[in-house]
Parts: sequence; C-alpha cells; structure tokens
Amino acid sequence: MTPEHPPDDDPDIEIRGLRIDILEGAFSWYIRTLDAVVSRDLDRRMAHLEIARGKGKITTLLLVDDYPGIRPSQIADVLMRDRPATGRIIDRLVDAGTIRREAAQDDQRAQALFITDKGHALADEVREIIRCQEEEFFDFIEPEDRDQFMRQLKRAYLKMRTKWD
Amino acid sequence: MTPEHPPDDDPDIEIRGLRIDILEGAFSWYIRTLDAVVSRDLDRRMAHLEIARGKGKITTLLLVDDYPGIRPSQIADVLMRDRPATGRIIDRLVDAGTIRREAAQDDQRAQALFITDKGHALADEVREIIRCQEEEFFDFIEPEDRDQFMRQLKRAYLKMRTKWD
DNA sequence: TTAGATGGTTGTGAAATGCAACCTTATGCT
DNA sequence: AGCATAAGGTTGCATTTCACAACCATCTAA
Repeated sequence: MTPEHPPDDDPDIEIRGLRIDILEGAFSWYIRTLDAVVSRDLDRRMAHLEIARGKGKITTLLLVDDYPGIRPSQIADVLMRDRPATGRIIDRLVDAGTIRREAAQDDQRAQALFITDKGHALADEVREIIRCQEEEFFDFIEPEDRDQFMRQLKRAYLKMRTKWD
Repeated sequence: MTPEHPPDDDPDIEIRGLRIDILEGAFSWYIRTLDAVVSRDLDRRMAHLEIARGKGKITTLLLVDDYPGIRPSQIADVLMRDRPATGRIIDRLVDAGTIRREAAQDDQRAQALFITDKGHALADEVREIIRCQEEEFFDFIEPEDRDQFMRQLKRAYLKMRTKWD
C-alpha cells in the first residue's frame, strides 16, 4: 500500500482484499485477463452467428471480404498462426457458406479465397457487432484516455510484429 | 490513409500491405492479438512444468501460496470465471501435487486450499518465469512507455472489474 | 422448520491449439 | 534438363479449454 499515490494514478491492485503477487506488475497478466473478458463478451454478442467463438474467423472473414482472391498463407501471416490452424478456420467459414475456395491462377499450389453473398452480409453484421462492442463494452475507458491507450496498443502490436517476423 | 500523422504517433496499421478493416481501430482486436502471442510465448516457457497451458493455473497457484486456506470461490472471483471452471483448475493443481484441499473449519461446505512443498517450489519457478517473460518478451516496450502503458492497463482492468461486479 | 442462498462437483457438447507427417507444385542451382 | 529444396495446404493426433445446466450438500434467515 502506498497511499501517497492518487488511487487512479498507479493503483495497487487488490481484488476482494487479495493481492496477486508478482502478477500485479505483469503486462502478461493484464493482457490475458482483459482478453478473457473481452473475448467472452464478444462470443456472447456473436453467439447467434454460426461463426462465433475462436480467434481468427472474424479477421479472416473481413480480409476475404476486402481482398478478393486473397490466399490462405497471407491470412496465416496476419493471424500469426500456423497454416493448419488457418486452414481449419477457412474450413469453417467455407462450411458456413460464407467464403469460397478457388485455385489461384498463377500458382497451382495455392488457393484464392472469395466472399459469397452470404459472407458479405455476415461481414457487415460482424462490423456492426464490433462497433457496438467498442462502444458498449469499452465505455469504461475515459474518452480522454482512448486515443492514448489505442496508440499504446498499436505501438505494442507493431513492435511485437516486428519482433515476430 | 492520413499521411499527416507521424507514423509512430497514430500509425495506420498495415500488415504485409493488408489493412484489417474496422479491426484497425478496435481495442478488442489488439487485446486479443496481443494475448494470443503472449500466451503462446508463456506456454512455451512453461512447457516443462506440468501446469503449462491455460489461463487460471498460475494465478491460482500463487494465490494459494500467498493465502493459505483460501477458498475456491475466492479464486473464482479473482479469475472472473465460473465455479466449474475454477474447480477444474484446482483439480489439475491437486493432481499435480502442488496444492491440497481440506474442509474449511468454519463451513463444512467450503474447502480450504493449501500449498504443498512441491507447489511452493513450483510457485517460485513460476515467478521467475513471469519475471523473465516481462523482461525478455516485453522488451519491445520502450522503457519510457512502460509506466504509462502499465497504468493504462491497470486502469482498464480496474474499471472493467467494477463493471463486472 | 422450511425456503432460499451459497459452495462445489459432474456431465455434456463443441472447439481450439500446436505439432508432426505428408502430398503437390514452384523455384533455383548446377 | 534434372534434381534438390522451398513453399502452399491438408490430415491426423493428443491435449486442453470453455460455457452452460443440472445436481448435491450445507448454511442461514424468516
């Protein structure tokens, strides 16, 4: 406890009177905890959509919608996942009738992915759900903090990617 | 595209030349993406530890180590998970011989959890791994950004919790 | 003493994850 | 040309997770 600090500035984290040890200062803990709650909330919002649950389908769907003919390996690259995982995400989207596989013209090994009408409509729904969640769920972030927090996240993301590649 | 912005200030996110649609401005996307990579890294660091993988075991282990006699329901509260999920996390820790269940003295329904010697040693290993990851993995966060980013995360976490309760 | 709240467990069904092995087509080197 | 190697994708496998609902036991308060 360091009551000198204004509580909102660098608060000691205490949950129901419990301290969480070293995790209190760990980036990983906050990121993982935030993720769990955000993802659960998102799952619920998408529960009726037959592409609910899991972490690559939304991104994949929007990518295919925006880039007709995009290849699975490009998607894997964005998702930072291996190809089997990416392939299965695509499987589910194809099964749901939202996207379609074709052989790439210039490379017989590769596939070109295209959105279907159903998929396009779904993509719009998904965009709306994301928009809603950003508004409703993240309303706890003060307006004046939003830009800064977003900038931090973007920077963290970009640097992490750089490291990854 | 708004080239007026200095690239490091509010960068447009582009991955291998691909834009990610509405997700580019979505908190959820960055949190979920960061989580995936952080968690994978952590899994690898803990792969040899028989409590690897998953999102509640570390917190639970440290809580039991710090608060002898803590109850499952308290842990569920910290983890923001339901009791079945928490119960199974405890199962795994018990199976691994790291903690022990007893009946709570004051309430026959409840359990009191205690760390074992093995669990205590493991908790120390885990703390060390967390420390390492914070240093090595998150080295992409500039030193001068660390405090601020951490503050943002803590605030977000605290407010999210408030909302949750 | 009886109804309702609280603490935990079990059962179920649906998925996701990462890894390794495998097939096919391009590409590059000699 | 011809052969080795890289790149694109798929399949199989084993492990784990997740949320929800139903269920049993105990405690508490009207």
